[in-house]
Amino acid sequence: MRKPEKLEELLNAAHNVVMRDGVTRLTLELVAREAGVSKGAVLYYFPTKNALIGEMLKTHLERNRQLWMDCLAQEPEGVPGRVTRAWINSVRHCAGVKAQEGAGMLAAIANDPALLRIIHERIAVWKQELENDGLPAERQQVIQYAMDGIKFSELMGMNPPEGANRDQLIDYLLKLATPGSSL
Amino acid sequence: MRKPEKLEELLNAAHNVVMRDGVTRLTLELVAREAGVSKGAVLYYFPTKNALIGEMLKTHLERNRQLWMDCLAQEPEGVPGRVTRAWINSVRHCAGVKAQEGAGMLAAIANDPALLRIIHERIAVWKQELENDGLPAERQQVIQYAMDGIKFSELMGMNPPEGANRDQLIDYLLKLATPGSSL
DNA sequence: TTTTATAGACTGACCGGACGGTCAGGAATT
DNA sequence: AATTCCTGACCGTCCGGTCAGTCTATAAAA
Repeated sequence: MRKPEKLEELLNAAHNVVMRDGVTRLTLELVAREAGVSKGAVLYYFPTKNALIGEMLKTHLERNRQLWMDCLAQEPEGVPGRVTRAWINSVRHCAGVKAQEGAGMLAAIANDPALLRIIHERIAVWKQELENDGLPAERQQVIQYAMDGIKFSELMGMNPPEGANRDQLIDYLLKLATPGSSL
Repeated sequence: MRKPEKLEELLNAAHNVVMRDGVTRLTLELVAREAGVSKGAVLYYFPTKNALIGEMLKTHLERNRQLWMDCLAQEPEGVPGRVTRAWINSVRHCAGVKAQEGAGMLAAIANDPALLRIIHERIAVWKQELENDGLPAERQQVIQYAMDGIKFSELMGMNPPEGANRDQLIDYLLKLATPGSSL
């Protein structure tokens, strides 16, 4: 794999295909056409379709992580639950991008369950970080799975919270992630 | 479609295939082999693969609904949040069956996004019922999405809560769905 | 400066297998 | 005899992947 820019271009094209045509339509042919190259070119950069999807997945996870860390930097130190609050905030900012975000993940699940392991391991680490955040375990869990619920429902377009409703919910979760708050 | 029993047998076989081999391996050929018949037989009962998946989906949703209603019957009347508590309990009882439950749904998503609409509409009704349950809106939402988080994570095997942890979490959510409780 | 060599980037034709679906007809049941 | 249930061979298509070879650009040689 030689040209990083072209590589990104192809990744982007693949992304667009999934978003516009759905996971099932993610074919090398379509990715190629979307990028304005031949199918061979795609295979030149990615030895296999799975490699493409794996890379989509990787960049997706990295972008997520980055956003999270950016939000973490904004959280005042020393207050328990800052990692969790950063996490919540990072999800809030994805509101517009939400569906986009999950392209790689969906593709991975649909195409090769083996790729799921990558997600699995990565997420396990994240959850660990969330758990060692100084919040009461039970509350921590509720917040965590509520966030999962939001993300998953958005990922598959299954009755996700929208607009003001979404904001309200996230505000509430944020409050729950702040010591001294009660329901 | 004539023989209801055979029909169920095929549905069951399809189910097994998804569970054992993954969504991507759900082919008419494999379903047929699993059921000990020819591919033609499957097509005899289901005019198309999508029809099969649609039926899987339908039975899945119906079973879910039934379980929910059973749990609802156990909830004492008059206490706000009973629909929600019944919902939580119904999910608790799926613990062993959890992964199984979602076969149809996964297949639907992976194969034909159009089928997603069926799920979408059905779930919208359910959510409506949960919202008119006499619980404070904010708390109701948190519970709802936390439950979604649990179900989705189990559906895709992505770090779901397990064992005692799962029980604890569900107990806690149950408490949250009971008026007069606080965090 | 012109020519030749070489490696990288990419194309387009092609292959093979998988899979959804069709169909003519056979076996079993009524 | 007729209807229902089912088989097995077959078809067309889609799609991942291969491959021979082309085009471009840069560098080395003349």
